[in-house]
Amino acid sequence: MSNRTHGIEEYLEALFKLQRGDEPVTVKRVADELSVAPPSVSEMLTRMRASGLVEAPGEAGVKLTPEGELEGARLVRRHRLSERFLVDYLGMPWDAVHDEACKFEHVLSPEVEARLAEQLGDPRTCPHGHVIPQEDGSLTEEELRPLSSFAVGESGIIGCITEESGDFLRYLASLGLLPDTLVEVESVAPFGGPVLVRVAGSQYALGREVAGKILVRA
Amino acid sequence: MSNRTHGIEEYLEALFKLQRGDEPVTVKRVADELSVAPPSVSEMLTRMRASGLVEAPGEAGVKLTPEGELEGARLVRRHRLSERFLVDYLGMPWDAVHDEACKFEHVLSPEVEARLAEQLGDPRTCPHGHVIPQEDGSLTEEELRPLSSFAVGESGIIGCITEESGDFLRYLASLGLLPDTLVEVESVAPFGGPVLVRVAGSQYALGREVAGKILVRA
DNA sequence: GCCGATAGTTAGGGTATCCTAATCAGAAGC
DNA sequence: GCTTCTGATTAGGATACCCTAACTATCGGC
Repeated sequence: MSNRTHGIEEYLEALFKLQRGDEPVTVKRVADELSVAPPSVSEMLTRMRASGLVEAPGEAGVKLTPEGELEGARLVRRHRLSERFLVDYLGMPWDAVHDEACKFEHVLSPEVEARLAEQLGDPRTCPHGHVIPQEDGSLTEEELRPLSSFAVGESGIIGCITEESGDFLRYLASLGLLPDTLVEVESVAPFGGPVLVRVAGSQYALGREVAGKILVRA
Repeated sequence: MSNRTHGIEEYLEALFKLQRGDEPVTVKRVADELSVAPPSVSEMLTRMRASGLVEAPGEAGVKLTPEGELEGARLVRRHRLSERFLVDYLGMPWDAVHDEACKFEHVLSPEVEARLAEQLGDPRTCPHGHVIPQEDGSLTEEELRPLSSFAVGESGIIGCITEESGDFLRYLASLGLLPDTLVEVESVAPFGGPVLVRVAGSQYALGREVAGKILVRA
């Protein structure tokens, strides 16, 4: 076996991440996630089913087998460890590391992965706040609520940012909206209008879209 | 452009390394180096000529263009930097890092490469003693002679090991035959027989083959 | 000056991945 | 209930590799 081609790894990771969400995993969503055409996904899923990485088509959309699940988790682990490495050891800016890590995750052997984790002090999260799966694939997610769901007067510590675009991350960083930062909602405009937040003494107006991508510890 | 596929990078690196040697670079030698069939090389060279990485076929065998040369040097640089990283930062054994680095070299962006070099203190050589090319592709090789060419009584400091096989490197390490180690030839058996060397107080008999892969500062 | 070895190329396939265009099937609107 | 929209798949094709088999060309030996 060992049919882990580069392409298959991309799919494993995408499927793993999509399965963590609530909505069912459809061919279309996978295609969007990976920026490929739907037929490419259909085709690849057939191959992955043949390799025992994806369950035979059933009710609830696309689903990884336990083996696929583990592989996906390990890929996500390697991705996030790589991000930590890029930020902590190489001093790269947090908005640049996602794309680099996308390449790193495919070249880390288990040996290197283990040593890297150790050398970094077994970090719990990536620089964007996402929890890093364990070596056995287990992943204990935090209870988080989008900032956009907060009522006036509520506050919390930022847990993670669910968007990897560099522009977006630079914007957040410029406002000091980083993981582990206390943020308080001061007012919420009606009709999907902006949310006024206070962070580190300053006040900023965030679009509802933006606030939705900031997950806060409840 | 930017047609640097994974495959092309392998060829660039192989061509760069072969060109450093004395013998002309032939299709056959490239094929052997990369463990592919000759027609695959012919085909790839055609592609690389079209991309301006390899000179049009002339007299002296296969030859990289200046652009190809630079790319090749950078790949070698990234490979050797990766090896240093794996040994110095992750503490991997020197006999295991070549294969890992073969994967790393393809995923280091110029940004990451620069930071890595800086963080490692701009190392001059890889763990096997090979000089690391500069960012501009320049590479000043040392004057080295194979240990097999030494006469009785001659001695020198080991410069580099020209073989990456893990078994071989473990064997050398077990004898203490590492780069920057003083080695002295105590006797040379005739008819291609073994070479008796003294290193760190101990005496060992090395086959002529083995001695030929240990390059020593003259 | 021919003969076989060696190197290189051409021809013909194969696989993994991508695409677009067309078809099919189920859900949603009126 | 029929139309329409959306999502999934099939069909057909492209690209970047890889391979083996067969042909060509060149070069050393005698």
